[in-house]
Amino acid sequence: MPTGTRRARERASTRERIIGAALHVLESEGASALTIRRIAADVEYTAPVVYQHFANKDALVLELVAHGHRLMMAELEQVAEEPDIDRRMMQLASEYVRFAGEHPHLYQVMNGDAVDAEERRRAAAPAIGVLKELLTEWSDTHDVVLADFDAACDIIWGTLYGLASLGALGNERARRLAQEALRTLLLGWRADLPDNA
Amino acid sequence: MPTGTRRARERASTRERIIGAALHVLESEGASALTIRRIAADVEYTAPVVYQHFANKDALVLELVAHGHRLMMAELEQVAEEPDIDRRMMQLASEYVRFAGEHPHLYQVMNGDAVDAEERRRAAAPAIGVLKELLTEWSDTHDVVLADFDAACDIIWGTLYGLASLGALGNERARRLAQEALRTLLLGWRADLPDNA
DNA sequence: GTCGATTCCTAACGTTGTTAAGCTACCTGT
DNA sequence: ACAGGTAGCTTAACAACGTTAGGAATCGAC
Repeated sequence: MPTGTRRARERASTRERIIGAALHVLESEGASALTIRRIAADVEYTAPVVYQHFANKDALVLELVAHGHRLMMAELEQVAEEPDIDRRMMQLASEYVRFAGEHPHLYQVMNGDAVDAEERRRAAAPAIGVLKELLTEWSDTHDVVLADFDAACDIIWGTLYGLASLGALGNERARRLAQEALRTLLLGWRADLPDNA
Repeated sequence: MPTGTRRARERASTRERIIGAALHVLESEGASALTIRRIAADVEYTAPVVYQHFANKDALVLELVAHGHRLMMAELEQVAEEPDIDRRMMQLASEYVRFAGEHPHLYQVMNGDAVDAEERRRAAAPAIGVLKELLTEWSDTHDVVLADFDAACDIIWGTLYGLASLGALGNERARRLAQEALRTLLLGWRADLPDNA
């Protein structure tokens, strides 16, 4: 049945077009403009068609969140080109905040309360993985043994998130702050070799 | 005209009751339950009455945000009892995160996108002021000259915000992480006396 | 060619924020 | 004490939202 596969292709295609339209609306006009009817209109359909591809709006938004994380991952992995681990750390901070600044609405949805905390953490897992690799290499390189590796990861992740979210201070400044924060944290951990509670 | 003042008193009273009801709904059932009709019903009125006291829902929410910040300020100022500045810093981190954990919905609204970034920063100004005082005293005590005081403040503030928002990790853990993060940041700045870009 | 399934649209429901119109009671001036 | 204006409150409604039901049309298979 060759036609069966074509229908399936078309179905998948409109599904992708819906996601693409939603992404475009979100990035260009913000979350308040992201309505089912608006998305449907942008792909030249009516609202109910969207529900043939997604159970509800949250499911569609979840797809946008996943897309956003893939996008961020791609940018974060770019830092692998830098050979120096310390500079790579600084670039990670910079790129993370840059992403938040260049995709403010998408970033907001990725970290907002539209999706619950657990699924958000699952979506962010790959990006956190990148951080974990870097931090492992960093501690190896500098012969630093973190008292609690996961805690250090979460602290860095939380710090980057916090500073990126304080977007009101402007993206360039936020980038500098994130770098300074990460630099200081790492410096603190290096100076902390003796004891620790 | 004694009655005029009574009417004014009644007006102010119902205004406060509306805020109180809104706060109760928000804290007990979350932002999605915070509807005008629901608030009005809780003070035994109908929806349009709310609009005689607030221009729109955002204005009412803004009042809740202000209330939340006053509440947080009150808890943050409690740390003044601790004489040791380092311990006071740790308590600040702990109390900040505790507040976020004890008033999750209120905290969310205080830092969410319901109110724009500038007004949010204005509302948070007093709390940031507390941090500034503490950081000033800390740097004086330890003879540390921060290369950029405001940057250090924003970094701490952003870090606390980020870790408090990662509430998925449980409040006690988030508190420990916030303390560890702040401790490490301060340690890093102390170890950073020489040069700095 | 006919039957069945898929696809799409129109229409509608319930809920949201918000506004307009009207009723009722009180407050005030004479 | 009574008439008149005003303040407070309600009902009704609007537009827009997410979401669902039902029917029309189109397409594929025998």
